[in-house]
Amino acid sequence: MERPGTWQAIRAEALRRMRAGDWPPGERIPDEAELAAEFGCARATVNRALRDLAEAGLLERKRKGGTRVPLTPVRKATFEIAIIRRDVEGRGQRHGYRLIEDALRPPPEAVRTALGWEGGAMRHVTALHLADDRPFVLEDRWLNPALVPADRVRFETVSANEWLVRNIPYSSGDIGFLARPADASAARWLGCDAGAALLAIERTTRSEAGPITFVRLSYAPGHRMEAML
Amino acid sequence: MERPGTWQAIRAEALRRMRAGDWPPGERIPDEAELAAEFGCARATVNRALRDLAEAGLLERKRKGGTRVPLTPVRKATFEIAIIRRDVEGRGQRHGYRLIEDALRPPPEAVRTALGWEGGAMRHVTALHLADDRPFVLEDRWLNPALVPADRVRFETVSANEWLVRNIPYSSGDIGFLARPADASAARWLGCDAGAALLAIERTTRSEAGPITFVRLSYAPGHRMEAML
DNA sequence: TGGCTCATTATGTCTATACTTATTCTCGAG
DNA sequence: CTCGAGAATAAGTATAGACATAATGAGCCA
Repeated sequence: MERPGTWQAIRAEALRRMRAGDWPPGERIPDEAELAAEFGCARATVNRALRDLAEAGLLERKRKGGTRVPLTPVRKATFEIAIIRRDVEGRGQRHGYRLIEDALRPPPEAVRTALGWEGGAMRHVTALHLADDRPFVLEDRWLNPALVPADRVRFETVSANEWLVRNIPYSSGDIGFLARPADASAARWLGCDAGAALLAIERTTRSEAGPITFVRLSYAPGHRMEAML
Repeated sequence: MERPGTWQAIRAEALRRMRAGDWPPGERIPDEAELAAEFGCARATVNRALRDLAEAGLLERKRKGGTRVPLTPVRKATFEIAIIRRDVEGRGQRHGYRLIEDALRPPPEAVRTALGWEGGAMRHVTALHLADDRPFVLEDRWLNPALVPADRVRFETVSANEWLVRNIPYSSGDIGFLARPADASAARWLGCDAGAALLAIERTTRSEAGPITFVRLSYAPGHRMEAML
């Protein structure tokens, strides 16, 4: 347990009151000044605790309106998105990598719209990541050839996944999860039947210099992503 | 843009320096006192900005060790987990609900282990959620009959999803994402072919009084969950 | 009634200061 | 040369006070 008077202790007590029904859903709770007086601490400490709960979706706070327990809380689940090699190694397995294709191709319409790509051909890189020699995830990536030219950046030994994180870090983008049936190519590389249900992550990455990449990571059947609540 | 001297402005400037390469991956950045002097603000303000970046996985901070830019940042993607009705309504569609089954059954082994269930039969509730009269998600739930007795709590009109959020809020649990092929039942209710790839969320919920529920939400084919980076 | 302004209010944020704590570094003993 | 005690360091946190800001609501005027 935390020592009393710390913001963690106040957060825990607030949570307890919500669970116990002292602060029922929909109700407004005492304001920061009152709670600070009750707990015998500074208002900033109460603010820290309640702000933390609000960020997790467990409280709703509005200036002047006060703080209330939401009727239907919108909880937040967070995934840790590491590079694939670290993901595999974090499971205590050996990471393997195999480049399948690296060629210039006209991107499909879905990729064009997702990235807002106006130009012609993009660099299409396909690769397989292995965990203890078994297929783990299929990486299907479209790269802006102006930002990642094929004659200067090679992906034979280092995956595009890893290269991008190291060299074009901290860019913005979207991320989405979906399920898709394995097509012939995915089935072949992942060693499953065509049509098998695959968990996939699609991500677009942009910088100020323009679109960087669209990638779809298709995990081998049975893969499960754990999130923290 | 933020006015200078605010913690958001400092966070933005720190991000800019990382992107620009002023603070390259692996490097240690100036400590809080130095940055506070540079930006002409209090150390607490710098702390707020850097703590925020660290929470997002964009910085690594250690006492005495200082703050450094991670070599391979572990970014965090967060999903908003709302109750299904709100999810549907948030898309501007009409939410529909239909109870399929509500019966006492011995739970399958996977459910027993996920919940740590020692007893016999559990309450098995299956229901379909609709968006504009089209199948949206199939809810397959196992409930602790001691905590949610069938003779007192009915799910004909209010989904278990919603009832639980309102009545047993703020409990702890795990959440995981996976892809699974539609079985005969799922195919029938979701109106898709058997074997179709479904995005599913599995969640276990526990309270101090014991396990509450295990639920698997299987989304209709094509569903995509967007996360925020 | 409708809409405008202005005071009120609770949260949001910043400051200066102090103390705490985890971690690293150093230096001396064995 | 290794190990362990203790010093040094940078982040973590708490505090009192102040001001900023976004809602709300009251009162006024048309």
